[in-house]
Amino acid sequence: MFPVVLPNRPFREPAANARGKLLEAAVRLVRTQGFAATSVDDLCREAGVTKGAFFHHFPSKEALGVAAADYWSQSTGAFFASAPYHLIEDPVDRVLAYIDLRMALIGGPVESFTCVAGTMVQEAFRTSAAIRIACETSIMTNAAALESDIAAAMAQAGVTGTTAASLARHIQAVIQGAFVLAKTQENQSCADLAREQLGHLRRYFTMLFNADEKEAPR
Amino acid sequence: MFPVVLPNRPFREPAANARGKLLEAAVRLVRTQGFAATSVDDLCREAGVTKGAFFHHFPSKEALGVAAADYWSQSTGAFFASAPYHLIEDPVDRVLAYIDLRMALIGGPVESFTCVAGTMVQEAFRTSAAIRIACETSIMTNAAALESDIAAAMAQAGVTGTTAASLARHIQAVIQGAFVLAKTQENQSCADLAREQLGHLRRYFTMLFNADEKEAPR
DNA sequence: GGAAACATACCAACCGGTCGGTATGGTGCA
DNA sequence: TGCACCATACCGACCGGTTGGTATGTTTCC
Repeated sequence: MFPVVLPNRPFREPAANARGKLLEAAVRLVRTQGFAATSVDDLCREAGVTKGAFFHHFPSKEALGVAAADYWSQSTGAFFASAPYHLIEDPVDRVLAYIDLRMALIGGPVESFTCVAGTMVQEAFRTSAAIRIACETSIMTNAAALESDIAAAMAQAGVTGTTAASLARHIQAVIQGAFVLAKTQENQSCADLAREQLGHLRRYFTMLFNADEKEAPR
Repeated sequence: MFPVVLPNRPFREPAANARGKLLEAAVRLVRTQGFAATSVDDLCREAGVTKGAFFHHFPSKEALGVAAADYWSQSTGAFFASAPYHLIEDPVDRVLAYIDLRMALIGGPVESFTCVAGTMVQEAFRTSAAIRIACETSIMTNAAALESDIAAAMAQAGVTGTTAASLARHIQAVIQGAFVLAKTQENQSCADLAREQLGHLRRYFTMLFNADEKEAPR
């Protein structure tokens, strides 16, 4: 149905300059260790650059965190914006296809499919307002991109009692929760547990959007 | 319906000895700063004990993390086990009442209602297997405590296509995801956003358990 | 040549953890 | 009763290494 999307395969081109290498290193290290446990030296080593390069491009470690969240937001946003599921005509199917796509992206080691923003905001929400806001923007922008499809699906199915924005946020919440639960597992089970959660999300949406069909012929 | 459960009010007695004080300090600091960003000195200052006391009771910071997860698991487990919602006869209502209770516990600053295990596992899943397992136990034990109620509700409503264990895990996933999203918000909105997610979870369960009534008279 | 893009060397503060020592209270025995 | 003995609880100075960050080159490219 879709071109195969390999999980764990980064969909970003290798960065040439130090700034890009540091952002890529930040994505990898934050995903595996978290932000606080990742030192500037770690980042430089992983990126293959020196500390001078780091502080040339970023005034502080916190600024790197903000930039990493923005970088993450932009690259994932572009990926989902260009995903072919948008071509599906029926809005309900389109929303479900988004969930299926998120499910297909889950695989391999847990740090290969988890979310940088979700990981970072857990640690930094109180210590760094800048990072918190950058993560908020990342997650909420991701949610907002789904609103129009969800609104169309709701209108078609006659769903009431909630809003498209709220449902879009819930998708993000379930995804983030799936990642947290996945991190409690040993290697092999991570992806299964995460996919299970998206399965329930899919079922919720299926029931919501089919409520019309089930209740109409009474 | 229930005796009022004040959110943000710890339901644990103040600890007398250094060990207990350190565990309480760990709960507070890990919730607000995360595990890695919390130093041993921070913990000692917050607990009002010295470093000597710390390493008398815990062989390492990692061991404190494990103990904190166990402590968290035990105290929350006891709280939910003794909650009066268990008295409700109808199993479907009982499951929904658990969700309502979780919803009622959300309020005040975000670090007063979030989960220690969920926060800690995000940072430590790769760096410390011991902490990862302690957090897994905490979350999965919490989930397992719901299984019998959910199984009874499923049997009564004739729900198929999933298992009680899977649904119990999903409750935990949505709660964890709600916490992550809440942390992206400024003070006032945190609780609202978290409650919104539990609202969707409640709707999912309501639809699941009423599926019987809707589909039977065809 | 001059600014941007890096590299090297270095710093003070802080990190987790160690260590010698003390205060206290229980136990066994004369 | 009283005292030697000892385990537990706790103290705070201290250690080597690491931290985020800086100051000062050197190279690269327009």
